[in-house]
Amino acid sequence: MRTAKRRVTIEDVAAEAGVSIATVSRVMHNKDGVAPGTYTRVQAIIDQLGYESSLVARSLRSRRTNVLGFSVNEIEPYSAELLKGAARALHGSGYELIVYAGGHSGQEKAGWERRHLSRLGGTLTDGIVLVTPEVLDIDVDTLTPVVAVDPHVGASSFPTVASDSLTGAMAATDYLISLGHRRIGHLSGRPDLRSSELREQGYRQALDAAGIPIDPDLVRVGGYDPDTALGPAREMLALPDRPTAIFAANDVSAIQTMNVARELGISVPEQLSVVGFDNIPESVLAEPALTTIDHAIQDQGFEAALMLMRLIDEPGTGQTDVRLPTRLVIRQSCRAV
Amino acid sequence: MRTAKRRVTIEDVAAEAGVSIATVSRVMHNKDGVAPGTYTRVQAIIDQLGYESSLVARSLRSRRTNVLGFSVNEIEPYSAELLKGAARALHGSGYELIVYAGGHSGQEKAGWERRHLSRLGGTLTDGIVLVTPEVLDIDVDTLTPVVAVDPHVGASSFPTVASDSLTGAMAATDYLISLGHRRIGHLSGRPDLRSSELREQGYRQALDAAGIPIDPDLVRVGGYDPDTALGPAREMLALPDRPTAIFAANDVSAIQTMNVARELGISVPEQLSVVGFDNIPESVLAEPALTTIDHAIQDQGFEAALMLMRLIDEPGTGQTDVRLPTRLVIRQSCRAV
DNA sequence: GTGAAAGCGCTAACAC
DNA sequence: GTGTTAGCGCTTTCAC
Repeated sequence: MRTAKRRVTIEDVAAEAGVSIATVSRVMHNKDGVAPGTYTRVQAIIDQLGYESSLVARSLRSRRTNVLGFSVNEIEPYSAELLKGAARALHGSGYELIVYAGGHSGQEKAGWERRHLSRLGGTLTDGIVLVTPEVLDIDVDTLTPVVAVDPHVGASSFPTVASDSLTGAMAATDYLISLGHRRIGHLSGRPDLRSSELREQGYRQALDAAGIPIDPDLVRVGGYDPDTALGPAREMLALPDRPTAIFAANDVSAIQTMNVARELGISVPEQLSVVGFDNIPESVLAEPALTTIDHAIQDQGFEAALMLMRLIDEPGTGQTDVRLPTRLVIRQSCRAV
Repeated sequence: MRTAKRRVTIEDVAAEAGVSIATVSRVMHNKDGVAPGTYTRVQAIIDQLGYESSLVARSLRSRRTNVLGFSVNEIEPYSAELLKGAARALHGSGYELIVYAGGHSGQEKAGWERRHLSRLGGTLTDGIVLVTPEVLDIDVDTLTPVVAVDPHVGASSFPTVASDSLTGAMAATDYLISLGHRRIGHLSGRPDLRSSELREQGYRQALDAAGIPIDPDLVRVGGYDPDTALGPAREMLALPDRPTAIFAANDVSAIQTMNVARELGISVPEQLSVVGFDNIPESVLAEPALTTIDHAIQDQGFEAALMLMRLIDEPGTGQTDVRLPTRLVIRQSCRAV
């Protein structure tokens, strides 16, 4: 009967059962080579003391932990969605999930991906899903299996999961064209990110294909952020010959566009059609007049977790990049004015 | 120049710099007692090799890790909301966040709280936020600081954070009464959970106070779950003298109620007012006719993280239980019929 | 100022 | 069958 304020260790169990720690370890892992009598006795003590092996100690010693790591810079709506999807994938797989969210801001922010990978890699988790839009110039060989989600920039050395930005953007623009719109604006994302580039490219290709010339006034950098999107959205809607439809590179800039429209007394969708890429349910559902390119964020998390488990089980599996299909979601139809 | 497929360890740095691992450790932690020249040289090697100390090894050796643990049974909308709130609290605090989601189902499910606590407690994290609606008969003394969120059952030995179910339920019922309703039904939660009990109690108290007798036919166990709520919701709405308003113990049963109403051709809110407790944005936003008792789930996560940090810094702080206020959210007004 | 060495709690050889 | 022991990568006395 311990009373000390320490966690109960394998040694406590061993002492109590009158065996060595090795035997306790064997019992814990159902290894054979333990006499039935001993097994029962040790198991009883384990139950009685409520002993659980320390994940930390165990993972330091042995390669396998049966834990999948999720490394995110911060927990925000996007990563939270990914996590829900990943949780679905892990259900019944025998793996547990550890999410590591480093509180990085400012200077420290740069290179958090590498930091996380170093701090977790090789121990604690059997593999890591890395959620980052940034460049990935990390030496892959030295570390655990890694799957990158949403790597907006460049070609990474890891297998990746992302949505098909190009096709999605084309679908969005095609839809607006099909409604009869001709003056279609685009509020783009961050120019340094690949996803933004692809979405703008999809927009341009769709217009080209329809034979609609592109008005440079109608393509502005929104920056993926509510604050940076506000100005460009205002400029576009204040144009003498303002667009009748806008395709925004993500949901927050789409919502910001609608706010500006409201501000200017332009009604959506009657006088302005807005389509946004991305789909954080809580932000998008709040605007029923918004048409969206559903990004299937949860599916990205699901797919990434699945891919990682495969990678752990068969390390041979080569580089795979998955681009998940997008889906156009119309809730209030918005004919051209 | 290493080429092996191992993570770079403190030993690699020491060898490269021609010092002992102790010195490297000192440099890592900005401890003094290191000659400036040595310091610079070692730091250079650290940067060059991209060395980061292993969280696992470190936490095994030393008490403090500057990591807060979040232990959840599964990542679903509710816990995801909590996490977002917690992330907000950790912002700029110097703490990082580790979420541990054990994939528990069936038999294993029982007692996962204890398992998690044992596996993480004392190592890896400096404290744990435990998210569970179940009973907490865990010996608190042996473990790390713990804050329990949403402990629906009984009095726990930990400080807890939850929303004020009683007051919220009264507000919901009062609101319906103020609309002129007299036949107000209640779809309750799981009878074994304290939150459910409190919400029903709030409902009863509000009716009592208004001098409205309680019709036993109008109080049914919904079980907090879409599947279990379906039947009771149908029964209530199929009653010859059906209620004109329903207070549901959580959002999913509220939404299920609306589905049943739709099925029976009863329009909400014109012919039936529905108020639901809880507030998972994505489920609730999808039903603009639903009035809700906003639960402030993110705030619960925020508060729990804050409380835990305080507990870590001043272990003396005694038992504190926080009940967060709720808020009535009306989006489409629903007068009594 | 720096290094050697003792563990943290555990697993996996290897002995007996 | 069971125990002994050598580490996993790190922090931290304690010598020098």
